[in-house]
Amino acid sequence: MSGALKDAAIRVERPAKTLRELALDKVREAIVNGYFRPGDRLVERDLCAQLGVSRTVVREVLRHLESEGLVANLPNKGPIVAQLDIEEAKQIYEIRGALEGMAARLCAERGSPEIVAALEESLSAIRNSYRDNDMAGVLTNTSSFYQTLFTMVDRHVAWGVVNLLTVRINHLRSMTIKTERRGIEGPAQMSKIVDAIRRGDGEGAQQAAMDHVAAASAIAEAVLSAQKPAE
Amino acid sequence: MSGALKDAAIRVERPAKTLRELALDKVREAIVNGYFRPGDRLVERDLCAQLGVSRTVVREVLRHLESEGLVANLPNKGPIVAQLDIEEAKQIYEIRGALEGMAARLCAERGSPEIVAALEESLSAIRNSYRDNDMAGVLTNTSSFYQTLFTMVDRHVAWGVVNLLTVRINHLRSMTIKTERRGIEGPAQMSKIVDAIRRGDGEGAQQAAMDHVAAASAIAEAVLSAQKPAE
DNA sequence: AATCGTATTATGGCCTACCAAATACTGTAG
DNA sequence: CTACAGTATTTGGTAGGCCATAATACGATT
Repeated sequence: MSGALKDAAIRVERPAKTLRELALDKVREAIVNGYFRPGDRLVERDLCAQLGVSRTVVREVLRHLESEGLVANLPNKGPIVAQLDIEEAKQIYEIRGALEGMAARLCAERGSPEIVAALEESLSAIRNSYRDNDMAGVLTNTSSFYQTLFTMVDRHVAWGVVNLLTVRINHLRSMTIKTERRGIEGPAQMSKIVDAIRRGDGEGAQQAAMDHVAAASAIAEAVLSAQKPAE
Repeated sequence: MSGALKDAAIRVERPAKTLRELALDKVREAIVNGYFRPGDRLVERDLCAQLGVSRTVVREVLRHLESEGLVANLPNKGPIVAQLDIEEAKQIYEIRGALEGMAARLCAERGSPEIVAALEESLSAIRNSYRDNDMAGVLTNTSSFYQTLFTMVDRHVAWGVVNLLTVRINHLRSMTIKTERRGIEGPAQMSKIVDAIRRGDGEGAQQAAMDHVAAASAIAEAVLSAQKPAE
């Protein structure tokens, strides 16, 4: 977060990731992309074996994921992959709407052409990913679209919050984007955001961003309630 | 966060807090109320001695606080108490404005008299605390005012986010409320929120909530920039 | 005396091993 | 078939040790 930015150019890029961080990423990955399913128990010693690290590391990783909301800890029973209920998911989408709306408004009010250019680049990357049926790419590029929205107006904290919340609904995201017509409507809605920003229309940008999230939320709700009874 | 709410009434309030949780609260407390100052190093083995727990527990606690943003981890140097720069504080206030504004609007749109009653109770508690010069009470009751705002419309996730962010600026909060005239203006602004909610004026409630946070932010900024050069 | 290596220390990162207590499982006696 | 005792599993927590790195102190060399 903080630090001397001017040194960044010369600083040797050391991948000095600690074992802990590597393990954290691995487990988070495993949860996010469904290798561990919601409700699965995460037995410490099993994880040790699978990751090839000690309990110390595994425990710290579990603690971290717990505070991220990705794992829940049943007292005396141990950690499980957090289930996300429909109510919580809706709230997360709502928060994203509020924050992304705020960011979009700020972008519009700044009125800088670079922002528009950067957003359009992300947007066309999304369209390409849809065309190539590259769903992982859609997710990545959608993230970078929103990251641009936040970081271009220096809202790193808000971006962090959105990011944190997003991992919890990640598998929902990957289901919503596969929905019929989402490949058309999604980019169209995002395009409206960009248009409003280009016009310098803060109110419109905010509304467009909120609409986009609301649409995603509606799809997610439909997907979730259609799938819950099946299990 | 999740869990069977209907059992909550009967469940015996077990203090079955794990040692880890106790230690976590202690250290967080210590940071929030200034026993550990920003920039202070948090040496694992020292903390073990002070808390009377093992390194495992201390490390898990540090990890947790790190993900809360209260502790920063310098590579190869270890954890320190996070410094909050003015820019970050402003962003936190801004996010609170967005979320509390959202909650206020929802409260207004719901139009339930119980909400108004609960808010007024908190508000008068705040006034009493100010009158008695009980600053800790002001903080507590202000928190519960906002908690009401969020939980009366079942926005537990958003409340969690606000709470998480708030601990990071806690000492700022305790400085802003001591400011001249804050004892008058603060409650007056919050009263406007309640009034708008009573009228069912969503837009007004949102605006009033955002104004209140904005005022706090302005004071915090003044306090911070007045204090930074002094150090 | 200034500088350049070299020990020492402090500390984090990581590991193994151990114990106690709670929980889940299992097999047997009545 | 049930009740109960015993056993395995697993978490929560402790103890202590090893290694790598960074900083500091110290000594040697020019």
